[in-house]
Amino acid sequence: MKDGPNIAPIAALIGDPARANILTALMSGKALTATELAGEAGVTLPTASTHLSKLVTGGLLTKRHQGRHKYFAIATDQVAETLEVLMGLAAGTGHLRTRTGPRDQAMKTARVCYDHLAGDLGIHLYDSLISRDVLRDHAEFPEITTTGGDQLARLGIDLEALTKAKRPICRACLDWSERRTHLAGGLGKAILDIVLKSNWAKRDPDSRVIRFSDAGKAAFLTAFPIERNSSA
Amino acid sequence: MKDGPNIAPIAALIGDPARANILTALMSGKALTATELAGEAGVTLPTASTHLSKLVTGGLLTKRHQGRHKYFAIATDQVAETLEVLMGLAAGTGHLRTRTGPRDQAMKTARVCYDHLAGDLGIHLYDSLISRDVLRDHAEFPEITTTGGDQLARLGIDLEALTKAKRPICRACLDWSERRTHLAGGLGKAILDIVLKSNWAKRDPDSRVIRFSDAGKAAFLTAFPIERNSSA
DNA sequence: GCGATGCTTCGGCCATCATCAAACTATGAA
DNA sequence: TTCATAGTTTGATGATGGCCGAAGCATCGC
Repeated sequence: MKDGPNIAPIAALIGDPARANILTALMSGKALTATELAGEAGVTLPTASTHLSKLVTGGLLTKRHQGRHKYFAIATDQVAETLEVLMGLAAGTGHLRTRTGPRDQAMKTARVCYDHLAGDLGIHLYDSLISRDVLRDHAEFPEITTTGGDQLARLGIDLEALTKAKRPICRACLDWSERRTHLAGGLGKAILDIVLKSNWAKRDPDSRVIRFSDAGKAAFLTAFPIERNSSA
Repeated sequence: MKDGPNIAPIAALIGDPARANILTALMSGKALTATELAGEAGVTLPTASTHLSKLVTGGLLTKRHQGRHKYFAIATDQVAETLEVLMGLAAGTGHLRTRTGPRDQAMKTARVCYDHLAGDLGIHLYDSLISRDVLRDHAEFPEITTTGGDQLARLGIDLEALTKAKRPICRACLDWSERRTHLAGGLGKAILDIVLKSNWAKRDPDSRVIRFSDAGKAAFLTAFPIERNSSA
């Protein structure tokens, strides 16, 4: 009768407003302390602490000790992916937190999705890599072509190091704002790192928004053009 | 501060055990009555009724009147997709409902994911269509090639009718058992219909399992071979 | 009309769980 | 050591919400 995974405990874990706020805040990809997360969630420290321990034992978060601070972060890519899909569904059924405003517009243009680039520019990046045959679409996990590997190396990406890591290098991730694919996984993070290191854009400290300067956006579009001459 | 969609209400809706059971039962793709769902959820009819009305107002289910029966079904592909991803996460964090047994083995081999084929054979189908260039991977929404359209027509699939429907024809859907892609959307449903109509397989009435006969499985593999001569 | 079936609503009971204040532990700094 | 900051645990409170029985509608068949 009962078959397949049991989704209720996980969903219930995410379903509490305070915990949902904590998880949403951690979708910024940054690890945050219990005190910071209490502020994000709008509850006192003790309350946040119990929530955090539940999220950790539930496998959604990891805890890292650093002196007297304890940093919490999203546990796995799979958790981040699930949250993103839930955001898509929430957006689709009209459960938006705020009315559209300038912040939302910036979110739509460029934001972090856990640790990689999402939004319009994230989609552009993905389309560029596909159109230039750097990546080849292969179901949920795109593959890097041999010529693509060279191009990525020229950008300063150490593919060998990425290969060694246990997380997938490439993963397709679906935008809640656009319902289109952008690039997640180790490569997605590596490229976002380049964007930030090149000062093309800065992370908004209070949100998941990524703010490109005009010059930075131009440089980004030049580095990742879309080539239309490749055969469909 | 608060940005992006609000996932808490949706997750809370899914997070109740009775409601999760209802949703999981409806992942069979079949529309079920309130009484049937009460049995699936293990609660009395009044309790199920309140749950169902919450799920409908929450946008997760649709209600269809048919005489004095009321049939409930998953509202959209997006809802089905979200549930599937949640199942993947639940499986990954060890929240399995049952220990692996014969039923689970059958589920792994072939099952319905909402209204299309999932499991090992679902993945095989997808790989076959890609390898034979019937479909071309295009992010989350694969495209049917022109030659592929002819081949599908030869199987008796009315692509024009599918095109008219509002739902996407092709959608990539991720398996919780395999973490690989299979085919969802209108085409996925159409092919499953053919499999059932050809008596290659039957649906288990009590679960999401699809049971292939030996001959049926052979016919299925013949109809959807994997060609290895196409260049990677 | 009548009864029967399928579902919804109402009322009240009960358990769970989120919440916070206060006490406690642990780490770091002076 | 002593104080301060970060976090956890405890205990009590309160509210939300699931649950069921009983009553109320609605639809079908006769």
